Amino acid sequence: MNDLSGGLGARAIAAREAPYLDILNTAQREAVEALEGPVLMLAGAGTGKTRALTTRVAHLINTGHARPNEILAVTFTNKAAREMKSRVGGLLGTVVEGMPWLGTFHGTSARILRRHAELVGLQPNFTILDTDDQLRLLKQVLQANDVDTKRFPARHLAGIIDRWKNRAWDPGKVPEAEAAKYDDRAGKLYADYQRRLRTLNAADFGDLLLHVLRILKEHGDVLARYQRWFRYILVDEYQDTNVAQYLWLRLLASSHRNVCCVGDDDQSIYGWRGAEVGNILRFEVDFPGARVVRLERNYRSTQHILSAASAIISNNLHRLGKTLWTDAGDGEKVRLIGHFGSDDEAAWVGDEIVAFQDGLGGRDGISPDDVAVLVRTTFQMRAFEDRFLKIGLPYRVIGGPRFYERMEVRDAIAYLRLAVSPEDSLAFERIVNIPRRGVGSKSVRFMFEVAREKDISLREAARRLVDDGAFTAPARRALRVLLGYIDQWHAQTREGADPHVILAARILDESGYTHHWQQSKELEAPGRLENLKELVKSLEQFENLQGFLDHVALVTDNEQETGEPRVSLMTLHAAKGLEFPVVFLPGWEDGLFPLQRSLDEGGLAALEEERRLGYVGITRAERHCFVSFTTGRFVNGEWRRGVPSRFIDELPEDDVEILSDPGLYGGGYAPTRSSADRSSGLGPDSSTHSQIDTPGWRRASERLPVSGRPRVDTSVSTRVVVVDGSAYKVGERVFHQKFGYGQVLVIEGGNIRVAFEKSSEKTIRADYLESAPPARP
DNA sequence: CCTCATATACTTTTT
DNA sequence: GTATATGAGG
Repeated sequence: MNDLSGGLGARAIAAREAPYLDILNTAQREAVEALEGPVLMLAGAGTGKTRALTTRVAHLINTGHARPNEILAVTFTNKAAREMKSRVGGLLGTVVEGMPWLGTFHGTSARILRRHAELVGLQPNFTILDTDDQLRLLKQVLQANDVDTKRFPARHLAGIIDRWKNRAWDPGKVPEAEAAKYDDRAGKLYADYQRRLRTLNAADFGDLLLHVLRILKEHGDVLARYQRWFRYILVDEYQDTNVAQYLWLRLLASSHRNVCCVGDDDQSIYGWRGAEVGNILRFEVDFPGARVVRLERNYRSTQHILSAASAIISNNLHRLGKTLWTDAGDGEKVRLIGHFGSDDEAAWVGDEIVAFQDGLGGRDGISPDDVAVLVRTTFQMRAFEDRFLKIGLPYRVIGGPRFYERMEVRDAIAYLRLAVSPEDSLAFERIVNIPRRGVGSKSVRFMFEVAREKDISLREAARRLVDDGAFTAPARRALRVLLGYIDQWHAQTREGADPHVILAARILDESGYTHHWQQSKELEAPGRLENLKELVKSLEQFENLQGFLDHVALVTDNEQETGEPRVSLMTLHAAKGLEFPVVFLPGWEDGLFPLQRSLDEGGLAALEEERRLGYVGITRAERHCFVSFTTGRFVNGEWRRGVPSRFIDELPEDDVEILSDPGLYGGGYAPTRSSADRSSGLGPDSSTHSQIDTPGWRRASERLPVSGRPRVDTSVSTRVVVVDGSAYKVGERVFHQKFGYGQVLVIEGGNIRVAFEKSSEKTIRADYLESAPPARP
């Protein structure tokens, strides 16, 4: 079994005193000390979940129940895994040489799969495809099936396949009722795609889990080994697990049932990605006799913030229910303010942050590090970035574009991938003509055809064609050289004669890639060379190229260099698990938050998920929480009016302080308050209170003219969609600004397929359409 | 074979 | 408004 130890030597740990237990509250302590048997820890926001979880790990090790490498701990994100690692280390005092089996579902799966790849028809050096590769491959599959990628985009197919994989459905195992929801070619395309993946010796994200699942199901001996090896299993964010992950866990835990799942149904925000809240709701059925521990004491936020969050979430019907409490005192109320556009909103947030920094308005000086701006969608970030840049406020975007996504880095990685797995056709395709080798699209297409026909890799196809004397002479010569190098590099990765860092540098040199940028006159060329250097240097942290490539494929978060304090800017999703003294929640407008698009897709369930997002947002705040909305904003270069979010209606008056002039809600005049006014205007304001007392938010927002936003009834009719009180029906005549008049063909949620009279058939979002009188004969 | 211009969609969230 | 994709022209 030593092959599972991840290089960690056996280590006998004698039971010692456990001082770390003393700082836990009763519930936490119960969850930590119940080491044997199934435990479900229902941990509300800010209730010390991570503390309980990490203490439990430390306790397992410290009491000699398990060695660090015998504990399987799975998290949802890399960030969480890192956090757990460092905190367990801190608790144990001694530096435990890591926990090899603490990681994300995907990372852990990849690790297991590398050991047993052959059982599912892969070689151990299989490539993990990132989203980009996946899309390119899907596009090829679509084209090979003569599907018009305009009408059936690769993204769409990716979404379907993803959904199916989340539920652990192999091709051919997709239930008919499910398959019927989509284009009837989807099933075959899925099967083709899987076939291609196998040919390419590649796995996508979903495959990592599914392949392991299949191995565990079909090979009892392998399953038994892992069951024996992983003596204790811990799962973080259990509410986020999908069916495939659930099955994966249940198999591994089924023998000893020493499984501890931690989660909060109120923070389930990944339903759209296949997460099944049902998993957490069903835990006691799956593991009879499970001990359920509720962590309800909140250590993070003050009372007003907690009450506001609780009030919002209480509108959800489907929840286990928890009552969070705190003795941190009332604190500040949640502040609510409206603006006239995203720029105003961003300007106001910027000013507030500066005021905080300077300790104005009776506030302590607060560092930008303590402030977060949490948005619903990424496009909202732009206004804030622009503004922060303008006023010189340092910020960091969490989850923004990543190092590994830069073009030159991806190119370089493609070369490394080819060295590790020469059959990686997607990598081959990427670099076959970079730097330019005179191999143009015509040659590439030729190779593709042969590869597909013979079901071989691109590199193999290229080799045969070169041998047969195909291509132009220069292309042939260049390809021969490239193919020779690939063989050579691959051999060298296996020999391991040179350290992988040296080898990588040589690959980039011999391929001519470094030279390509050295020669380039592009403005960014020096920067790109710099990035390549950084890339090679970062290889030092890994044991070998394979390890590095897995990391690149699986680790998508970018911890920014620390340094000067910065405001954090991120989506609500990215904020889960984080906390900040000051939190801004902009863009609370119906349509944006809750997001119309998700409502269109998911109806009432989606509305509840949006509400949970709001709950997550508010509960990130420790002391100051600001909610804001605008009366309109530019979307797609078009001005759109906005109505305060229905979630604003759900905020209890007692916990909210209104900073806006009442006029904003009636859609009337513009309040022109200077930023000085605003930052000092934190006290109660009688005129605004009368506003909320009498008409109420609901009526205020109902009064507002609603234009341009489809108010789709969530009971979801597919035949009628209502916009501004006007209904569209199939067959009706409509008007579009750009395409003119047309006839409604199909209605899919907020999208309408229209046959235009002077243009082609197009799917248009309902809010771009207007009703038109029937055409006169 | 590459660059430029035009058209078109696209804005949910991510391992 | 912006990013991407495709097609025409150099």
